[in-house]
Amino acid sequence: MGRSPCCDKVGLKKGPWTPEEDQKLLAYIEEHGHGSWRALPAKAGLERCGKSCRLRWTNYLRPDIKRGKFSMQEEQTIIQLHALLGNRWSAIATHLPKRTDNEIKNYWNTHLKKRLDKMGIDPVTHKPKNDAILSTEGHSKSASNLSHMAQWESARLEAEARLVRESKLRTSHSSSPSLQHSLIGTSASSSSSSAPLLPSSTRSLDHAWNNGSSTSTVATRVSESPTSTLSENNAPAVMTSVIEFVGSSERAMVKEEGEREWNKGFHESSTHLGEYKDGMENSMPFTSSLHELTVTMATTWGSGTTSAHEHGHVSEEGFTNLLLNSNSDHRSLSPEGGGESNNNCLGNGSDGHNNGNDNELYEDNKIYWNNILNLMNCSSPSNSPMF
DNA sequence: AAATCTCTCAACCGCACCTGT
DNA sequence: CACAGGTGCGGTTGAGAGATT
Repeated sequence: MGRSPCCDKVGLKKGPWTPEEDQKLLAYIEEHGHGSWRALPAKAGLERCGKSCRLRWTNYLRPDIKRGKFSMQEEQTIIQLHALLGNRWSAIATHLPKRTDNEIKNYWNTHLKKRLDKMGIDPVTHKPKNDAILSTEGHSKSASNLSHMAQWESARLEAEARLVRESKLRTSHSSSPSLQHSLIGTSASSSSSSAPLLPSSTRSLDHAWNNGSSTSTVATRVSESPTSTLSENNAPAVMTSVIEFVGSSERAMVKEEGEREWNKGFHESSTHLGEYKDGMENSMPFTSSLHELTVTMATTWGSGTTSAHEHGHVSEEGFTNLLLNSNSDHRSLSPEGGGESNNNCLGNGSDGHNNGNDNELYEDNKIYWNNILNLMNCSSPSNSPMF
């Protein structure tokens, strides 16, 4: 028994919007807010279905949309977040101000995916294609650990994305009285008071973190989600650092000028990462939610809970140490130090099961995650009330 | 100059989730 | 608790623009 269509399709116009239609829609929303999308077309005098109106508004007419070419910074953001989140375009979009999920999705499909592919990086897993077998066999343990991190982080980001969406709505609510009606219609239902906004999934997540159990609601929720791209088997974020790989021109065989620029951008980004790292050490505790996340993760994973990490370093070192440890490998966080440096262990937590490749992998992963951390701290919408 | 191919991106579709009743 | 309506999300499509032959 299928759902009834969102609107009666008979007689409704489809296809490209005309300037007149845009004008009608804009005028109506500016004056009344969108309210119920389903009811909007009739009220606005449009022969469109509500869904079409919503799409036109969110992807094109909204005043806070930035159009045009993506900057290198934005490209990096997309790639790194894609590595972490998979095809969760809306979540990715929350970290790219003024870009729509549709635009990001299109840009990924038409540009970035091809570019990565061309460079020998699997755009799905974000790892070098020829490393596939290696990582599935040789690094299964570490992959499993980091995959778990990816799941948690993914869940957190998903929740944060909701927060961002809703807080954006609330912001524009207060700044744009004309949109009041619509905003009430869309967000008030989930935030009925002035208390910190905690969408259901966020609450679950919060609960999960606090419980310190990997079998929490959120973990279940995330892994069960049919749309989740971060299952144990395919979590892309666990893979070898894209940055390191991209930096290796011998392997990547980058020829095009644009790609060289791109690589340069990555390198610069890594340099900034080093600065960021230093800054962090000098100014701890920093206030980002990511930091809070890592602290929580450290508490969770380092406390000997049942978190299924009896194997590997994470449970011994904690995520915080993995990412932020400022021991002697500090220099390895600089681009030069990178993944190919001195096989110094991540720490004393080494259980002796590692070989040099493991260490390299961890270095790579550390840089990768640090870069994402950096990214999130720069672009994260904010003092998330998450934790 | 015309035909064909390739690329881009706005828009559509269907499914899943959320919320109110 | 179950159901139904509304909304959001991600995958896909197709028209138009630009590039190539």
